[in-house]
Amino acid sequence: MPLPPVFADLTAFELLLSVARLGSVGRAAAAHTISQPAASARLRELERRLGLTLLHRTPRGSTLTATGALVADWARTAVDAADALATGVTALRATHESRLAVAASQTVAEYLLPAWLVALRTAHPGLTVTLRAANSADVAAAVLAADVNLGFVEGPDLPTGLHAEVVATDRLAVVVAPGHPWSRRRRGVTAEELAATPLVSREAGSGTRRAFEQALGGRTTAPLLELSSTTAIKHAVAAGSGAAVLSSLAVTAELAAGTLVTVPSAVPLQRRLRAIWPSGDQLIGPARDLYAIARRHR
Amino acid sequence: MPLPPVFADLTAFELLLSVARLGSVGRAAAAHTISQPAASARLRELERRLGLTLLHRTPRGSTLTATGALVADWARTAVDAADALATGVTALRATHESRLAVAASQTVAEYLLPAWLVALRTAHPGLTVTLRAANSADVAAAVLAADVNLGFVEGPDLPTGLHAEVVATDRLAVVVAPGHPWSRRRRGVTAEELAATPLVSREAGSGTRRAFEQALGGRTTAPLLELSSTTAIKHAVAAGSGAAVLSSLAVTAELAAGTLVTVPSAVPLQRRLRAIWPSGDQLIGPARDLYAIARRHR
DNA sequence: CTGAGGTCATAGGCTACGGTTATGCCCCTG
DNA sequence: CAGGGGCATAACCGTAGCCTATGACCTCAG
Repeated sequence: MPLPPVFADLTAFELLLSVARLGSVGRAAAAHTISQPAASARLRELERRLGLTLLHRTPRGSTLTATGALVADWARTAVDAADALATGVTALRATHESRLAVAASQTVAEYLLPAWLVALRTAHPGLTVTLRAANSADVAAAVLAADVNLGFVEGPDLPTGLHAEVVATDRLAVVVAPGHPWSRRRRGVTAEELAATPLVSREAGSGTRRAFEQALGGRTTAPLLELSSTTAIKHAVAAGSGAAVLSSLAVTAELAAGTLVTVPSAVPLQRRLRAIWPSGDQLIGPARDLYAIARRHR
Repeated sequence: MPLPPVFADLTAFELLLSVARLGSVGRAAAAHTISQPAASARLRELERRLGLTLLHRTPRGSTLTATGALVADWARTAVDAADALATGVTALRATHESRLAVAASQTVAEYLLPAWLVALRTAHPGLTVTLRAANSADVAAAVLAADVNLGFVEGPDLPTGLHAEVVATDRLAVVVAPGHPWSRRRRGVTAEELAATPLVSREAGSGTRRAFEQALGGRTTAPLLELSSTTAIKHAVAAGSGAAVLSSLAVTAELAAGTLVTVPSAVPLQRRLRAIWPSGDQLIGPARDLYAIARRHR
C-alpha cells in the first residue's frame, strides 16, 4: 500500500522540473543549491529506477523527451500538492511572529485555503501566515476578538458585528457507491426522498450537516451512520453503506477515481462560504490580498 | 524554490495516514514493513520538524489530534497525486509483459488517465497497463493496428473503421492574467472578438488549437505567440502576455491559485473526448472496465 | 587551428539519516 | 497480579546522497 520509494521522495522530480524550466542540468543543480554532479547522478538514477529516458542530454544543455514531458506534467501536480501541504503546515505552525492571522472553518481550511495561501505567497514572499481551523462560531469569535485579521465561515448564520462577503459557493453533492441503486438515476432525488432516507453523515453540529438539514427545512430522519470525519464517511459510502451528502469539494478526487458517483438532486443544495471581518473595518495589506484571491476564483 | 526537505519526502506523511487509518503506530509500522521503533522515531521527527503535535499517544493506541487530522487531509491529496504519478509512470514503462494497452491523446493522458488507472488498479490489482501518449491521429492508427486495446482521442474528426463513444466533455476556457482588461468582464467575449484577437496558442496541429479554430469556423487571426507546451502558454499568459484558450482541465490549479482567471465566453467552446476501439469488436476485461470508469465520471 | 567556455560524466571519500534488535516502562484487562 | 499490547530509549550499522576534483566532449571566436 505505501508508495514505491522512488515516488515517495519528490526531490528528484523537482529537479526534473527545474531542468525543464532552465534548460540544463547544471542550472537546475544551482537552483537547488547542490553540485552539478549530484544533480546529474540523481537524474540518471531517476531514469534508471523509472526505466524511462526523460532527458535529451546535449553539449548545449538538456531538454525533456516526450515521455519526460509527460512525467514532468504529472510530477508537477504532485509537487504542487506537496507545496500546498507545506504552505498549510507553515501557516498552522506560525502562531508567533506572524503578520497575517486567518481563521477558517473545516471545508475552507481543508480544500481551499492551501491553494489561496500558495497564491498569496507569490505576492508576499516573506509573509508569515497563521492559520487557525475551527468551527464557524469560533471563527466568528476569533475575528471579533481581533485574534485574527480575516475569517472564513460556511453556513447561513450571520454573526452580528461582522461584515461578511460571499467568496465562494459550495455545492453539496449527494454521493453513493457506483453499484448503489441511486447511481443510475437521471431524475434528481426529491427533497422528500432525501428527508426520508437515512444517510451516512457527520455528527450533529457539523457545518455541512446543518446546511443540509436547513436546505430540507429541518425534516430529516435519523442518520444511518454517524461518523466524525469526512474521510470516514467517504470510505463508508464507497464500501456500499448508503448515501451521503458532502461538499463537492470533498469528493472531487473520488469522483475522478470512480470510487464514488454523484446523484442528481432536485433540491438546490448549496451553501455560501463567506469572508468575515469586523464591521466598519477596512481590509488592508495581506488580508485584503487574500480576500481578493479568494474572490477571484468563485 | 525547491520544496523544504520535510515535505519532499512523503513517506513520513504516509505513515501518518496509516496511523490514522489503523489506530496505532505499531500497526502502521507493520503496514509499511518497518519496525515499530523506526515508525515511532519517524513520526516524532516529523512532529519536531513541523513544529506541530499530530498524535495523541495513549497506552491503547494513537489517534490524530485536530491539527493532525488537518495535516493528514492535506497530506492525503499530496500522496494521491504522487500515486497518480506512480501509476502513470508504471503504465508508461510497461511496454512489454503487459495485458492492457492504452493509447491516449495529450489532454487525456495528462489530466485524466492517471486517476482512471488508479481506480482501475483497485479492480485489477495485478494488472499491467501500457500507456502510449500521442496525437489523435496516431492513437487512431494504433487502435486500428491492434497495437493497443483501447484509445482515447479528442477533437471532432471521426476515423473510419473505429467505434467511438463520448466519455467526457472538455470545456475550453478563455484565460487571462488577473490584471488583464478581460478579467473583469461579465458579458462573454463574442466569437468575433475571439477571432479578431491574437492569442497565445499551441502550434498548428495541436488538438486544442484545432478544436478552437473549428468552433470559430476557421476565421481566426495569426497567434500572438506560438508555444509548444501548455505549461509554457500558462506561464506566458500569467505573466501578462495576453489571452489563451486552453482545456479547463489544464488550468484548474492556476484558477484555484489565482494566477489565471477565466473569461466568460459567448461561444460554446467544447470538445468531446472519445474512447475508440475497432468497429464490431466488443470490449472485454480490463479494457471494458477502464471504459466504464472513464464514462462513470462524465 | 586552437584555446576558452559551456555542457555532462566519472571517481573517491565522507556524513548522517533512517534502519535494525534488544530492552524498558506504562496501562488496561482478565 | 500476570500478561499483553502500546510507545520510547539505546546502541549499532549500512548506505544513499553529498562534495571536490577531474576528464571528455562540443561549439564558437579569434
